[in-house]
Amino acid sequence: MKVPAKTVFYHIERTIKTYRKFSRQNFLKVVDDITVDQKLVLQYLNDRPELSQNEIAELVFKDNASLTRMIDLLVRKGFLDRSINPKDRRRFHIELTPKGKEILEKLAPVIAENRKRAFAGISEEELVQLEQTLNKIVSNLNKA
Amino acid sequence: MKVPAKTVFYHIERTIKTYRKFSRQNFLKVVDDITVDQKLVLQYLNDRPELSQNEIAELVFKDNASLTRMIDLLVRKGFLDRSINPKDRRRFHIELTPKGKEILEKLAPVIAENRKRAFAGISEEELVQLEQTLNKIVSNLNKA
DNA sequence: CAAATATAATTGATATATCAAATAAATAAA
DNA sequence: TTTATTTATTTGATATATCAATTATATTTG
Repeated sequence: MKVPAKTVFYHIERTIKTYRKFSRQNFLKVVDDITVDQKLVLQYLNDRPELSQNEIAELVFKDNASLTRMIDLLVRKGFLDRSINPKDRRRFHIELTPKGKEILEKLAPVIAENRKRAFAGISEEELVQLEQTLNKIVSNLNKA
Repeated sequence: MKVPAKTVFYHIERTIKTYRKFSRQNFLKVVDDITVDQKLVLQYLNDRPELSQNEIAELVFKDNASLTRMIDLLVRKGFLDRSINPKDRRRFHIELTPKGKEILEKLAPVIAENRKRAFAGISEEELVQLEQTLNKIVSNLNKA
């Protein structure tokens, strides 16, 4: 029997790209001027304001440099406020503006609906299995 | 029981990013000056030279605009030749240079090894299951 | 404490992502 | 066959990805 191994990453890539496009379109029905990744960064900053930019970057699988620029933009757009952190002047204190919090509220039901749509007809066991297989792959790759 | 649904895309994203980084590093041991995506485009152009840029773009989940720029760069780097296609002057005839073919040959064993590493200890059934679940998600999302 | 080292974030350069608009050539319709 | 429409690709603008180098502040060492 043939192993479909050569195309597994193709399927993973396709899934993530399809979901991004789907999310983006649904976001646009409710708000404009925000991307899926920007929303994710806002969400982390909202839920865990103690995180440094580097820590957030790691959580969203981005480079520090990218995070710096995303945060710049989110500040320019009025979603975030950035001020000096007196405890450690290398870091910043970053928090959501009311506009930032508002957009998260507007998007919350959209995200929930997106996930519901994505996983319709897929059992919990199947999702757990998916996650476990992905974790195996990641841990294989991290075994230097 | 808790559904881990809220983090499934996190895991998918993490897997693809981890694999990209892993591949990039292994590519660099053998060749330089080529990225994972550039290699993928070269591979398609090599295997199916009749494909248009738009068709390739779709296969690699990229925008036409991105493909144009990637191909420009691959031509500049000497991996591709681009000439006018007399059958349809809107399209181009694109083919690999000897240098382009050579780099694919050098990378072939690296790709094979990457996949072997990624899927070590994962059964065929499990990979088939992974693919099926991902396909369900994609088809859910495409159901307008 | 002063010097060396480490950490957090930024900047620069180049490539890619995304969307909209523009070209150019091919095909269909009047 | 002229006009309208479609198709293939490119270009422009802005944002993000990646890597290397830099800046500023903290921490560790001698």
